[in-house]
Amino acid sequence: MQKKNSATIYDVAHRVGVSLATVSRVVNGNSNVRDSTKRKVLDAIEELGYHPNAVARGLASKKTTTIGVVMPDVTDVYYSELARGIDDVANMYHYDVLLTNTDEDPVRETMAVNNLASKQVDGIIFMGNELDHEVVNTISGVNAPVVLAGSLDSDEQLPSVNIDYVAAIKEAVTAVIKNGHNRVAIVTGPVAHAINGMHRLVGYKKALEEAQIEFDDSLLFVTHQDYAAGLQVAERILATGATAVVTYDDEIAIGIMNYLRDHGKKIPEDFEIITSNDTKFTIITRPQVTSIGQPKYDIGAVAMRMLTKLMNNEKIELTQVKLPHTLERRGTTIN
Amino acid sequence: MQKKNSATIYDVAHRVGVSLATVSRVVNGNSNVRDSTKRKVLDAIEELGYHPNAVARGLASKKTTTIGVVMPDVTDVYYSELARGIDDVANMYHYDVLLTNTDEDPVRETMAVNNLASKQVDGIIFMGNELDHEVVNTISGVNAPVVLAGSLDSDEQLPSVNIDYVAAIKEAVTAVIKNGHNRVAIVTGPVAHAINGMHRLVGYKKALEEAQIEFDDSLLFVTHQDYAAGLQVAERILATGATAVVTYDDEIAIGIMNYLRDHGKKIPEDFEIITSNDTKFTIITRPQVTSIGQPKYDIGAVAMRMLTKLMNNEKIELTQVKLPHTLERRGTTIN
DNA sequence: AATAGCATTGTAAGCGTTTGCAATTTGCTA
DNA sequence: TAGCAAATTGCAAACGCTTACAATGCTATT
Repeated sequence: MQKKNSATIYDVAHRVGVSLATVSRVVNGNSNVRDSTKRKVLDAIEELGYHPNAVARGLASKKTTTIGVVMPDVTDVYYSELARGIDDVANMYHYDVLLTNTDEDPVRETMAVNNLASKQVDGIIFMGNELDHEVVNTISGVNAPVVLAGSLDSDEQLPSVNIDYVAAIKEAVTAVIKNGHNRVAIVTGPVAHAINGMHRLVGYKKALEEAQIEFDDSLLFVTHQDYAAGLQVAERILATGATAVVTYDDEIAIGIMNYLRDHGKKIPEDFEIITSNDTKFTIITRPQVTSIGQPKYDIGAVAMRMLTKLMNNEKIELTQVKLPHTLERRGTTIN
Repeated sequence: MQKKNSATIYDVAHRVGVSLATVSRVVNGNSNVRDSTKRKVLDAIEELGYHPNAVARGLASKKTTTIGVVMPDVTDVYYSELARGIDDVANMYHYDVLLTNTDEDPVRETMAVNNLASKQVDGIIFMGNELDHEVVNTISGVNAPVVLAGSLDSDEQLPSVNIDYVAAIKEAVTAVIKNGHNRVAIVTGPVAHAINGMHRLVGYKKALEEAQIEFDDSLLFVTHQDYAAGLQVAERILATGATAVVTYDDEIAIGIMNYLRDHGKKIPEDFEIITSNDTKFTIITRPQVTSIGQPKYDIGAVAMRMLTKLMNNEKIELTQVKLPHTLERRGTTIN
């Protein structure tokens, strides 16, 4: 049980008989301080159990060594993987992370961003599909660099790290088409969101086009992302005569799979499924779920790395980073 | 795009022609300010786009309205559920959350706590099984209240919120015993950790004792918590002749289940499985996994609520909270 | 109309650091 | 040993806000 009222920089300065400035310098490993005095200061710090007050530091230096992370939901395995990547490199660069859940609510998203700004964070990583004008506006108005992770604004003007969604979805769809399916359903989030309407759906259509299959919008399903949604949409998908589906969320995919199997369908013989996030969920089920492979951890890590550069005023060569994706072929597709 | 160099309280005061104190008062919704001046101040704030600088506020008031959360891994579904509960009630009380991952490494845990202290957080929620003396020491040395969530120190001196692990495990074990098993394996984490050695294992032994079954330590398995561990330990469990298992982690349980099924065992007819965390994992598999039901979100929420009281110097009647648990009977047990 | 007493507002001293600039030392050179 | 540049240090002003305490403005009472 250490003493409660912790020592200040003044105490150690006084103890050693030097000025505040000197102590500050050694604490910051800064500039040139004679070795002998540095040692004395260090000793005093040790003895007094001095710990710099980060708040005071922040006020004086205008740097908080804290970044903000705004995300839909920590509980979502996809985003939490990104968060982990972010956190690890944040720590690597000695930043702390202020975390905010928004549930994709634009109101809460703008509130979160504003709140982080008032907390004087040095930078922000933003995750969330719904980047409407309001949100983009407040983001660009903030006096700190922001980078999007696993997210896109429609104008693609904000720095971001993603995979190439149109290519990825196109590959997935093409894969099932090659396996002989010509009625393949797709389930995404609201088409109004850029990531859906301008990327996933585009990839889907490109694959169809390349296979000379006409787009049938009855095969497009929009749901929110959870297991129950998968269970529910499955029946409707079946009704369309589709024999394969590409989903944007693993829980949905598994919901579909379980529903179909419960209704006598054999997976993958009768019906193929490909999902997008490659979370742990896809591994623990039987059969395991074929998925687009995303470097989730890396998306977070790279985004954070990019943010450090931005915070450091370094020039960024490329602000729209696309990380490589794969197609993890598993049990819900023939091959 | 708002102006970059944001207005300060001084600007507002100057604009309206009042003192800093007055502006501060209206910003803090504080004490008595004449309605007319309040309105003028509010208008000026609006026009100038003034946002209080939380850092300066923190320095002056010695309150940061920020709490620290230290947890093993955001990516872990169990803990992220707790985190969500914490975050929600934190927001409800207008606290922000500084998140730190420790991977259960005591060194990182103490570093995290110290770091949070230097950031002047108003309180800390700590999660992690390994509460060794070092960690407990630095925790109690910190100048801010700390409460454990889903975690226990061996002396149970730190405020905490949990379920009654011994009762819960005892029920689970008893359940399979009642289903006719007399060789039931148990897999936990390191027995040196209080939560395992002093709770889970005790519950297990109590169940055996009540059923007059002798404890056989070859039925005790210690693993870390992931799917691969489950896959690996399954074979060893089988070798002991056990016909049922109670695990402390859902991924392990599913690993065991998948291994056994791949090796011709019928679940639950040939082998019963009960796990402990009742995460989404237990729902999406077929069969679904029987589990102890934990109010994970609530554990986090209640812990955070408790912390607000502590930060507010309110007296706490009960510091060792045990929330009710259930037994969610699903497909990996006969009933 | 004077005054007690409350409501409202202002003053100014912190809060614990950082940091530009000035002052002092030190080490060398000649 | 004087003289000068470089290396160390100290000074003191910020940083943007909170908050005792003091000062002033009111109201109502007599």
